[in-house]
Amino acid sequence: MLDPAYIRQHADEVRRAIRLKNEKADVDEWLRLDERWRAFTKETEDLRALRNRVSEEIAERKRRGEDAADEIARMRTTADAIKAREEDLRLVEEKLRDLAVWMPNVPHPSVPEGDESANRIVSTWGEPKVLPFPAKTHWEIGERLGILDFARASKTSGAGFAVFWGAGALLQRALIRFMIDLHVKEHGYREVYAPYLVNRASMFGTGQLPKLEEDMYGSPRDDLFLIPTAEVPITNLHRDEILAEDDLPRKYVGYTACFRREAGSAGKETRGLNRLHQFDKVELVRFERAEESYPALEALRADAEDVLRRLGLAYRVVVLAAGDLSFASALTYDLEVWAPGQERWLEVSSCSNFEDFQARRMRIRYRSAQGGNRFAHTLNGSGVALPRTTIALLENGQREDGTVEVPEVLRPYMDGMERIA
RNA sequence: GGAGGGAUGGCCGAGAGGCUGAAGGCGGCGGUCUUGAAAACCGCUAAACCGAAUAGGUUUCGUGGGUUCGAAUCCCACUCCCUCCGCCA
Repeated sequence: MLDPAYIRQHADEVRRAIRLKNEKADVDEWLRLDERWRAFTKETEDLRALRNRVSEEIAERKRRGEDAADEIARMRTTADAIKAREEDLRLVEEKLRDLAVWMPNVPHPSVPEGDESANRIVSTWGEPKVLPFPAKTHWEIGERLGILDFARASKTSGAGFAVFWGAGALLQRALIRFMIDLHVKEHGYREVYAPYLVNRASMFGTGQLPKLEEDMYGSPRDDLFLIPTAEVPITNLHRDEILAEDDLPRKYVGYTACFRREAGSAGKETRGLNRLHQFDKVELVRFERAEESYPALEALRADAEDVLRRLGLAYRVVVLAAGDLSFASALTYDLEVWAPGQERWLEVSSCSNFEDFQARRMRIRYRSAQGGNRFAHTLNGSGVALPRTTIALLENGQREDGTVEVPEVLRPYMDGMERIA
Protein backbone atom coordinates (compact mmCIF):
# COMPACT_ATOMS: atom_id res chain seq x y z
CA MET A 1 0.00 0.00 0.00
CA LEU A 2 1.28 3.43 -0.88
CA ASP A 3 1.31 6.33 1.57
CA PRO A 4 -1.77 8.51 0.87
CA ALA A 5 0.41 11.60 1.29
CA TYR A 6 2.76 10.20 -1.34
CA ILE A 7 -0.07 9.62 -3.79
CA ARG A 8 -1.25 13.22 -3.27
CA GLN A 9 2.18 14.72 -3.75
CA HIS A 10 3.59 12.39 -6.38
CA ALA A 11 0.60 11.43 -8.47
CA ASP A 12 2.73 11.41 -11.62
CA GLU A 13 5.18 8.96 -10.10
CA VAL A 14 2.31 6.68 -9.16
CA ARG A 15 0.79 6.90 -12.65
CA ARG A 16 4.19 6.08 -14.09
CA ALA A 17 4.59 3.07 -11.81
CA ILE A 18 1.18 1.78 -12.82
CA ARG A 19 2.06 2.14 -16.49
CA LEU A 20 5.53 0.57 -16.16
CA LYS A 21 4.20 -2.37 -14.20
CA ASN A 22 1.26 -2.87 -16.53
CA GLU A 23 -1.24 -2.46 -13.74
CA LYS A 24 -4.65 -0.91 -13.80
CA ALA A 25 -5.43 1.61 -11.09
CA ASP A 26 -7.22 4.94 -11.26
CA VAL A 27 -5.13 7.67 -9.67
CA ASP A 28 -7.37 10.52 -10.84
CA GLU A 29 -10.46 8.98 -9.33
CA TRP A 30 -8.50 8.44 -6.12
CA LEU A 31 -7.40 12.09 -6.08
CA ARG A 32 -10.96 13.24 -6.67
CA LEU A 33 -12.32 11.09 -3.85
CA ASP A 34 -9.49 12.14 -1.59
CA GLU A 35 -10.62 15.78 -1.99
CA ARG A 36 -14.10 14.79 -1.06
CA TRP A 37 -12.84 12.70 1.83
CA ARG A 38 -11.12 15.70 3.36
CA ALA A 39 -14.23 17.85 3.04
CA PHE A 40 -16.39 15.14 4.64
CA THR A 41 -13.83 14.65 7.37
CA LYS A 42 -13.92 18.32 8.27
CA GLU A 43 -17.74 18.41 8.40
CA THR A 44 -17.96 15.23 10.43
CA GLU A 45 -15.31 16.31 12.90
CA ASP A 46 -16.91 19.72 13.41
CA LEU A 47 -20.20 18.06 14.25
CA ARG A 48 -18.52 15.66 16.61
CA ALA A 49 -16.72 18.54 18.29
CA LEU A 50 -20.09 20.22 18.87
CA ARG A 51 -21.53 17.05 20.31
CA ASN A 52 -18.57 16.57 22.63
CA ARG A 53 -18.82 20.12 23.85
CA VAL A 54 -22.57 20.03 24.56
CA SER A 55 -22.41 16.56 26.11
CA GLU A 56 -19.82 17.92 28.48
CA GLU A 57 -22.22 20.73 29.36
CA ILE A 58 -25.10 18.33 29.93
CA ALA A 59 -22.94 16.26 32.23
CA GLU A 60 -21.96 19.38 34.15
CA ARG A 61 -25.59 20.49 34.57
CA LYS A 62 -26.68 17.06 35.72
CA ARG A 63 -23.93 17.02 38.26
CA ARG A 64 -25.32 20.26 39.64
CA GLY A 65 -28.80 18.75 39.62
CA GLU A 66 -30.06 21.12 36.93
CA ASP A 67 -32.35 20.30 34.04
CA ALA A 68 -30.82 19.75 30.60
CA ALA A 69 -33.84 18.69 28.56
CA ASP A 70 -33.47 21.52 26.03
CA GLU A 71 -29.87 20.65 25.23
CA ILE A 72 -30.65 16.96 25.00
CA ALA A 73 -33.44 17.66 22.54
CA ARG A 74 -31.11 19.83 20.47
CA MET A 75 -28.46 17.12 20.40
CA ARG A 76 -30.91 14.56 19.11
CA THR A 77 -30.89 16.20 15.67
CA THR A 78 -27.12 16.64 15.82
CA ALA A 79 -26.73 12.93 16.53
CA ASP A 80 -28.72 12.16 13.38
CA ALA A 81 -26.62 14.53 11.32
CA ILE A 82 -23.43 12.91 12.60
CA LYS A 83 -24.70 9.48 11.72
CA ALA A 84 -25.48 10.58 8.17
CA ARG A 85 -22.07 12.24 7.69
CA GLU A 86 -20.26 9.23 9.12
CA GLU A 87 -22.01 6.97 6.66
CA ASP A 88 -20.92 9.21 3.76
CA LEU A 89 -17.37 9.21 5.10
CA ARG A 90 -17.33 5.47 5.46
CA LEU A 91 -18.42 4.98 1.86
CA VAL A 92 -15.75 7.33 0.52
CA GLU A 93 -13.08 5.66 2.65
CA GLU A 94 -14.10 2.30 1.31
CA LYS A 95 -13.85 3.50 -2.27
CA LEU A 96 -10.47 5.10 -1.63
CA ARG A 97 -9.17 1.88 -0.24
CA ASP A 98 -10.59 -0.17 -3.08
CA LEU A 99 -8.66 2.05 -5.48
CA ALA A 100 -5.47 2.18 -3.43
CA VAL A 101 -5.08 -1.58 -3.06
CA TRP A 102 -4.60 -1.84 -6.82
CA MET A 103 -1.72 0.63 -6.88
CA PRO A 104 1.62 -1.19 -7.13
CA ASN A 105 4.77 -0.20 -5.33
CA VAL A 106 6.87 2.40 -7.13
CA PRO A 107 10.04 0.98 -8.70
CA HIS A 108 13.38 2.19 -7.40
CA PRO A 109 14.89 4.91 -9.67
CA SER A 110 17.61 2.50 -10.81
CA VAL A 111 15.11 0.02 -12.25
CA PRO A 112 15.21 -0.17 -16.06
CA GLU A 113 12.01 0.58 -17.92
CA GLY A 114 10.51 -2.02 -20.20
CA ASP A 115 9.49 -5.66 -20.11
CA GLU A 116 11.49 -8.81 -19.41
CA SER A 117 13.77 -8.10 -22.37
CA ALA A 118 15.03 -5.00 -20.57
CA ASN A 119 16.25 -7.01 -17.59
CA ARG A 120 19.92 -6.21 -16.96
CA ILE A 121 22.57 -8.77 -16.14
CA VAL A 122 24.69 -7.31 -13.35
CA SER A 123 27.12 -10.14 -12.76
CA THR A 124 27.97 -13.71 -13.61
CA TRP A 125 29.77 -16.22 -11.39
CA GLY A 126 31.49 -19.30 -12.75
CA GLU A 127 31.64 -20.60 -16.29
CA PRO A 128 28.47 -22.00 -17.83
CA LYS A 129 29.45 -25.63 -18.04
CA VAL A 130 30.05 -27.28 -21.40
CA LEU A 131 30.13 -31.06 -21.15
CA PRO A 132 32.50 -33.15 -23.27
CA PHE A 133 29.61 -35.42 -24.23
CA PRO A 134 25.98 -34.89 -25.28
CA ALA A 135 24.30 -33.39 -22.21
CA LYS A 136 21.07 -34.95 -21.03
CA THR A 137 18.17 -33.15 -19.45
CA HIS A 138 17.46 -33.68 -15.78
CA TRP A 139 14.29 -35.63 -16.52
CA GLU A 140 16.27 -38.05 -18.64
CA ILE A 141 18.97 -38.36 -16.01
CA GLY A 142 16.56 -38.60 -13.09
CA GLU A 143 14.21 -41.13 -14.62
CA ARG A 144 17.06 -43.34 -15.74
CA LEU A 145 18.52 -43.29 -12.21
CA GLY A 146 15.09 -44.00 -10.77
CA ILE A 147 15.17 -40.93 -8.53
CA LEU A 148 12.59 -38.88 -10.46
CA ASP A 149 9.13 -40.21 -11.30
CA PHE A 150 6.72 -37.95 -13.16
CA ALA A 151 4.40 -40.71 -14.35
CA ARG A 152 3.43 -41.71 -10.84
CA ALA A 153 3.19 -38.10 -9.72
CA SER A 154 0.60 -37.49 -12.40
CA LYS A 155 -1.24 -40.62 -11.23
CA THR A 156 -1.63 -39.33 -7.70
CA SER A 157 -1.96 -35.64 -8.43
CA GLY A 158 -1.91 -34.72 -12.11
CA ALA A 159 0.44 -32.75 -14.31
CA GLY A 160 2.88 -30.40 -12.62
CA PHE A 161 3.90 -32.61 -9.74
CA ALA A 162 7.03 -34.66 -9.04
CA VAL A 163 7.88 -37.75 -7.05
CA PHE A 164 11.42 -38.18 -5.75
CA TRP A 165 12.68 -41.67 -4.90
CA GLY A 166 15.63 -42.82 -2.84
CA ALA A 167 18.70 -40.67 -3.41
CA GLY A 168 16.51 -38.06 -5.11
CA ALA A 169 14.40 -37.68 -1.99
CA LEU A 170 17.52 -37.70 0.18
CA LEU A 171 18.97 -34.95 -1.99
CA GLN A 172 15.94 -32.76 -1.26
CA ARG A 173 16.38 -33.23 2.48
CA ALA A 174 20.10 -32.62 2.16
CA LEU A 175 19.59 -29.38 0.27
CA ILE A 176 17.13 -28.11 2.85
CA ARG A 177 19.46 -28.84 5.73
CA PHE A 178 22.53 -27.55 3.94
CA MET A 179 20.86 -24.25 3.10
CA ILE A 180 19.27 -23.67 6.48
CA ASP A 181 22.48 -24.56 8.31
CA LEU A 182 24.42 -22.15 6.12
CA HIS A 183 22.03 -19.27 6.71
CA VAL A 184 21.69 -19.93 10.42
CA LYS A 185 25.30 -20.67 11.30
CA GLU A 186 27.15 -18.40 8.91
CA HIS A 187 24.75 -15.67 7.86
CA GLY A 188 23.02 -15.07 11.20
CA TYR A 189 19.41 -15.89 10.34
CA ARG A 190 16.97 -17.38 12.83
CA GLU A 191 15.20 -20.51 11.70
CA VAL A 192 11.41 -20.53 11.68
CA TYR A 193 8.92 -23.19 10.65
CA ALA A 194 5.61 -21.59 9.69
CA PRO A 195 2.13 -22.70 8.53
CA TYR A 196 1.43 -23.58 4.90
CA LEU A 197 -2.19 -22.42 5.11
CA VAL A 198 -2.79 -18.73 5.78
CA ASN A 199 -5.80 -16.46 6.03
CA ARG A 200 -6.92 -13.69 3.73
CA ALA A 201 -5.36 -10.95 5.85
CA SER A 202 -1.92 -12.53 5.47
CA MET A 203 -2.26 -12.85 1.72
CA PHE A 204 -3.32 -9.23 1.55
CA GLY A 205 -0.46 -8.16 3.79
CA THR A 206 2.31 -9.30 1.48
CA GLY A 207 0.43 -8.14 -1.61
CA GLN A 208 -0.72 -11.42 -3.20
CA LEU A 209 -4.30 -10.28 -2.72
CA PRO A 210 -6.35 -8.85 -4.24
CA LYS A 211 -4.45 -9.25 -7.50
CA LEU A 212 -3.49 -12.91 -7.56
CA GLU A 213 -6.45 -14.71 -6.01
CA GLU A 214 -6.92 -16.78 -9.18
CA ASP A 215 -3.33 -18.01 -9.04
CA MET A 216 -3.62 -19.55 -5.62
CA TYR A 217 -4.80 -22.83 -4.18
CA GLY A 218 -6.88 -22.75 -1.08
CA SER A 219 -9.76 -23.94 0.95
CA PRO A 220 -12.67 -21.58 0.16
CA ARG A 221 -14.80 -23.18 2.87
CA ASP A 222 -12.33 -21.95 5.46
CA ASP A 223 -11.20 -18.84 3.56
CA LEU A 224 -7.66 -20.21 3.78
CA PHE A 225 -4.98 -20.20 1.11
CA LEU A 226 -2.03 -22.47 0.43
CA ILE A 227 1.09 -20.35 0.49
CA PRO A 228 2.76 -19.61 -2.87
CA THR A 229 5.93 -18.74 -0.95
CA ALA A 230 7.15 -18.75 2.65
CA GLU A 231 7.36 -14.98 2.33
CA VAL A 232 3.66 -14.86 3.21
CA PRO A 233 3.57 -16.60 6.60
CA ILE A 234 7.01 -15.40 7.67
CA THR A 235 6.56 -11.72 6.84
CA ASN A 236 3.11 -11.76 8.45
CA LEU A 237 4.63 -13.04 11.69
CA HIS A 238 5.04 -9.42 12.76
CA ARG A 239 1.76 -8.06 11.39
CA ASP A 240 0.27 -5.43 13.75
CA GLU A 241 3.41 -5.31 15.83
CA ILE A 242 5.66 -2.48 16.90
CA LEU A 243 9.22 -3.73 17.06
CA ALA A 244 11.99 -2.24 19.14
CA GLU A 245 14.52 -0.48 16.95
CA ASP A 246 17.32 -2.30 18.78
CA ASP A 247 15.83 -5.58 17.61
CA LEU A 248 16.34 -4.67 13.98
CA PRO A 249 17.33 -6.11 11.68
CA ARG A 250 15.35 -9.30 12.09
CA LYS A 251 16.62 -12.02 9.81
CA TYR A 252 14.59 -15.17 9.40
CA VAL A 253 15.10 -18.31 7.36
CA GLY A 254 12.38 -20.86 6.85
CA TYR A 255 11.74 -23.96 4.82
CA THR A 256 8.27 -24.53 3.39
CA ALA A 257 6.54 -26.23 0.53
CA CYS A 258 4.98 -23.76 -1.91
CA PHE A 259 1.88 -24.09 -4.04
CA ARG A 260 1.06 -22.31 -7.27
CA ARG A 261 -1.64 -22.85 -9.86
CA GLU A 262 0.56 -21.72 -12.76
CA ALA A 263 -2.60 -21.56 -14.84
CA GLY A 264 -2.15 -21.76 -18.57
CA SER A 265 1.53 -22.59 -18.53
CA ALA A 266 2.48 -25.79 -20.28
CA GLY A 267 5.04 -26.94 -22.81
CA LYS A 268 8.75 -27.31 -23.14
CA GLU A 269 9.63 -24.65 -20.58
CA THR A 270 7.62 -26.37 -17.91
CA ARG A 271 8.78 -29.92 -18.45
CA GLY A 272 10.30 -32.00 -15.65
CA LEU A 273 11.06 -29.99 -12.55
CA ASN A 274 11.03 -26.64 -14.33
CA ARG A 275 7.60 -25.54 -13.12
CA LEU A 276 5.61 -27.40 -10.49
CA HIS A 277 2.34 -26.81 -8.66
CA GLN A 278 4.08 -27.88 -5.47
CA PHE A 279 7.72 -27.24 -4.73
CA ASP A 280 10.12 -26.69 -1.86
CA LYS A 281 11.97 -23.57 -0.97
CA VAL A 282 14.20 -22.17 1.73
CA GLU A 283 13.28 -18.54 2.15
CA LEU A 284 15.09 -15.56 3.66
CA VAL A 285 13.04 -12.73 5.14
CA ARG A 286 14.37 -9.53 6.69
CA PHE A 287 12.84 -6.64 8.59
CA GLU A 288 15.00 -3.53 8.42
CA ARG A 289 15.25 0.11 9.40
CA ALA A 290 14.16 2.28 6.50
CA GLU A 291 17.60 3.68 5.79
CA GLU A 292 19.24 0.26 5.81
CA SER A 293 17.01 -1.66 3.45
CA TYR A 294 19.10 -1.24 0.31
CA PRO A 295 22.37 -2.37 1.88
CA ALA A 296 20.31 -5.18 3.38
CA LEU A 297 19.09 -6.20 -0.08
CA GLU A 298 22.72 -6.53 -1.20
CA ALA A 299 23.47 -8.64 1.88
CA LEU A 300 20.41 -10.81 1.30
CA ARG A 301 21.43 -11.36 -2.28
CA ALA A 302 24.97 -12.26 -1.24
CA ASP A 303 23.56 -14.77 1.28
CA ALA A 304 21.52 -16.44 -1.46
CA GLU A 305 24.43 -16.37 -3.88
CA ASP A 306 26.59 -18.10 -1.29
CA VAL A 307 24.39 -21.20 -1.59
CA LEU A 308 25.04 -21.44 -5.31
CA ARG A 309 28.76 -20.78 -4.96
CA ARG A 310 29.19 -23.53 -2.42
CA LEU A 311 27.27 -25.90 -4.63
CA GLY A 312 29.63 -24.92 -7.44
CA LEU A 313 26.85 -23.86 -9.79
CA ALA A 314 27.45 -21.16 -12.39
CA TYR A 315 24.89 -18.41 -12.07
CA ARG A 316 24.13 -14.87 -13.05
CA VAL A 317 22.42 -11.99 -11.29
CA VAL A 318 19.73 -10.06 -13.12
CA VAL A 319 18.04 -6.80 -12.18
CA LEU A 320 14.41 -7.01 -13.16
CA ALA A 321 12.99 -4.31 -15.39
CA ALA A 322 9.89 -2.51 -14.16
CA GLY A 323 7.56 -4.58 -16.33
CA ASP A 324 8.91 -7.81 -14.82
CA LEU A 325 8.83 -6.54 -11.24
CA SER A 326 6.23 -7.95 -8.87
CA PHE A 327 3.36 -5.82 -7.60
CA ALA A 328 4.86 -5.09 -4.19
CA SER A 329 8.55 -4.88 -5.09
CA ALA A 330 10.64 -1.74 -5.56
CA LEU A 331 13.79 -3.54 -6.67
CA THR A 332 14.39 -7.23 -7.42
CA TYR A 333 17.45 -9.28 -8.26
CA ASP A 334 16.89 -12.67 -9.82
CA LEU A 335 19.51 -15.38 -9.43
CA GLU A 336 19.67 -17.74 -12.39
CA VAL A 337 21.65 -20.97 -12.54
CA TRP A 338 22.99 -22.54 -15.68
CA ALA A 339 21.38 -25.81 -16.77
CA PRO A 340 23.55 -27.41 -19.48
CA GLY A 341 21.04 -30.15 -20.31
CA GLN A 342 18.48 -27.58 -21.40
CA GLU A 343 21.09 -24.97 -22.26
CA ARG A 344 19.35 -22.19 -20.41
CA TRP A 345 19.42 -20.11 -17.25
CA LEU A 346 16.88 -20.97 -14.57
CA GLU A 347 15.60 -18.61 -11.90
CA VAL A 348 16.23 -20.07 -8.46
CA SER A 349 15.82 -16.95 -6.36
CA SER A 350 14.14 -13.56 -6.44
CA CYS A 351 15.54 -11.11 -3.91
CA SER A 352 13.33 -8.09 -3.37
CA ASN A 353 13.12 -4.93 -1.34
CA PHE A 354 9.50 -3.97 -0.72
CA GLU A 355 10.46 -0.87 1.26
CA ASP A 356 7.45 0.02 3.41
CA PHE A 357 4.84 -1.19 0.91
CA GLN A 358 4.09 -4.47 2.66
CA ALA A 359 4.67 -3.00 6.13
CA ARG A 360 1.94 -0.42 5.54
CA ARG A 361 -0.50 -3.14 4.64
CA MET A 362 0.53 -5.15 7.69
CA ARG A 363 1.17 -2.24 10.05
CA ILE A 364 4.65 -3.50 10.93
CA ARG A 365 6.41 -0.63 12.66
CA TYR A 366 9.37 0.05 14.87
CA ARG A 367 9.84 2.56 17.62
CA SER A 368 12.43 4.97 16.34
CA ALA A 369 15.14 6.34 18.64
CA GLN A 370 14.25 9.91 17.64
CA GLY A 371 10.72 9.22 18.84
CA GLY A 372 7.74 8.20 16.76
CA ASN A 373 6.92 4.97 15.06
CA ARG A 374 8.10 4.22 11.55
CA PHE A 375 7.12 1.54 9.12
CA ALA A 376 9.74 -1.16 8.82
CA HIS A 377 11.12 -2.14 5.46
CA THR A 378 10.61 -5.76 4.47
CA LEU A 379 12.75 -7.86 2.15
CA ASN A 380 12.86 -11.41 1.05
CA GLY A 381 14.53 -13.81 -1.31
CA SER A 382 14.79 -17.50 -1.85
CA GLY A 383 17.89 -19.03 -0.50
CA VAL A 384 17.13 -20.97 -2.73
CA ALA A 385 14.31 -22.85 -4.48
CA LEU A 386 14.86 -26.61 -4.62
CA PRO A 387 13.52 -27.96 -7.91
CA ARG A 388 15.59 -25.83 -10.23
CA THR A 389 18.63 -26.22 -8.00
CA THR A 390 18.06 -29.95 -8.33
CA ILE A 391 17.88 -29.52 -12.10
CA ALA A 392 21.20 -27.68 -12.10
CA LEU A 393 22.78 -30.25 -9.81
CA LEU A 394 21.71 -33.13 -12.04
CA GLU A 395 22.49 -31.45 -15.35
CA ASN A 396 25.83 -30.01 -14.22
CA GLY A 397 26.88 -33.03 -12.19
CA GLN A 398 26.08 -35.63 -14.82
CA ARG A 399 28.78 -37.93 -16.18
CA GLU A 400 28.87 -39.74 -19.43
CA ASP A 401 27.83 -43.01 -17.76
CA GLY A 402 24.60 -41.40 -16.52
CA THR A 403 25.61 -41.12 -12.89
CA VAL A 404 25.65 -37.80 -11.07
CA GLU A 405 28.38 -36.33 -8.90
CA VAL A 406 27.25 -34.98 -5.51
CA PRO A 407 28.83 -31.63 -4.54
CA GLU A 408 31.23 -31.86 -1.64
CA VAL A 409 29.14 -29.67 0.65
CA LEU A 410 26.10 -31.93 0.37
CA ARG A 411 27.90 -35.20 1.12
CA PRO A 412 27.78 -34.85 4.91
CA TYR A 413 24.02 -34.54 4.57
CA MET A 414 23.80 -37.65 2.35
CA ASP A 415 25.65 -40.19 4.43
CA GLY A 416 28.84 -39.44 2.53
CA MET A 417 27.36 -40.28 -0.87
CA GLU A 418 29.71 -39.04 -3.58
CA ARG A 419 27.73 -40.07 -6.57
CA ILE A 420 24.13 -40.90 -7.39
CA ALA A 421 24.17 -44.09 -9.39
C1' G B 1 -18.23 -30.12 17.56
C1' G B 2 -20.36 -28.91 23.01
C1' A B 3 -19.95 -25.88 27.78
C1' G B 4 -17.75 -21.90 30.32
C1' G B 5 -14.13 -17.65 30.80
C1' G B 6 -11.61 -13.74 28.38
C1' A B 7 -9.61 -9.65 24.64
C1' U B 8 -7.75 -2.37 27.61
C1' G B 9 -1.36 1.54 25.87
C1' G B 10 5.63 -1.08 24.03
C1' C B 11 4.33 -5.07 28.00
C1' C B 12 1.36 -6.56 32.52
C1' G B 13 -3.05 -4.95 34.63
C1' A B 14 -7.38 -1.70 37.01
C1' G B 15 -11.86 0.49 35.42
C1' A B 16 -18.55 -1.55 35.07
C1' G B 17 -22.85 5.08 31.36
C1' G B 18 -20.62 11.66 31.76
C1' C B 19 -15.17 14.28 35.99
C1' U B 20 -11.34 8.11 31.80
C1' G B 21 -6.90 8.81 26.63
C1' A B 22 -7.72 5.66 30.44
C1' A B 23 -5.30 4.08 37.88
C1' G B 24 -1.05 1.16 39.31
C1' G B 25 3.21 -1.53 37.84
C1' C B 26 7.11 -2.94 34.29
C1' G B 27 9.98 -1.12 30.37
C1' G B 28 12.01 3.42 27.98
C1' C B 29 13.86 8.64 28.34
C1' G B 30 15.68 12.80 31.43
C1' G B 31 17.39 14.30 36.27
C1' U B 32 19.21 14.00 41.73
C1' C B 33 22.88 11.11 44.31
C1' U B 34 27.85 8.58 42.86
C1' U B 35 34.88 8.56 40.86
C1' G B 36 31.70 5.45 37.56
C1' A B 37 27.74 2.05 37.68
C1' A B 38 23.83 -0.22 40.42
C1' A B 39 20.14 0.84 44.05
C1' A B 40 16.96 4.65 45.84
C1' C B 41 14.28 9.05 44.76
C1' C B 42 11.94 12.96 41.29
C1' G B 43 9.91 14.07 36.49
C1' C B 44 8.43 12.74 31.47
C1' U B 45 6.59 8.77 28.35
C1' A B 46 0.10 5.81 23.36
C1' A B 47 -1.03 5.93 18.24
C1' A B 48 -3.42 7.62 13.82
C1' C B 49 -5.83 11.45 11.12
C1' C B 50 -7.56 16.76 9.40
C1' G B 51 -4.62 21.30 9.45
C1' A B 52 0.55 25.96 7.13
C1' A B 53 0.44 25.39 12.40
C1' U B 54 4.90 24.41 18.02
C1' A B 55 -3.46 26.90 16.87
C1' G B 56 -7.47 24.05 17.20
C1' G B 57 -10.05 19.61 16.37
C1' U B 58 -11.34 14.25 15.52
C1' U B 59 -10.76 9.06 16.24
C1' U B 60 -8.99 4.65 18.71
C1' C B 61 -10.15 -0.03 25.02
C1' G B 62 -10.51 -7.38 19.63
C1' U B 63 -13.93 -6.32 14.89
C1' G B 64 -18.70 -4.74 13.07
C1' G B 65 -23.52 -3.06 14.25
C1' G B 66 -27.22 -1.19 17.98
C1' U B 67 -29.25 1.63 22.49
C1' U B 68 -28.23 6.79 24.38
C1' C B 69 -27.81 13.84 24.26
C1' G B 70 -23.28 10.97 25.75
C1' A B 71 -20.34 4.07 25.59
C1' A B 72 -13.92 0.99 27.41
C1' U B 73 -18.48 0.45 30.48
C1' C B 74 -25.32 -1.69 28.33
C1' C B 75 -27.36 -5.01 23.96
C1' C B 76 -26.50 -8.11 19.35
C1' A B 77 -23.31 -10.58 15.80
C1' C B 78 -18.51 -12.08 14.46
C1' U B 79 -13.15 -13.15 15.17
C1' C B 80 -9.33 -14.78 18.15
C1' C B 81 -7.29 -16.72 22.86
C1' C B 82 -7.74 -19.77 27.46
C1' U B 83 -10.08 -23.93 30.45
C1' C B 84 -13.03 -28.42 30.48
C1' C B 85 -15.61 -32.39 27.51
C1' G B 86 -15.90 -35.07 22.83
C1' C B 87 -13.25 -36.50 18.31
C1' C B 88 -8.58 -37.29 16.12
C1' A B 89 -2.76 -37.47 13.54
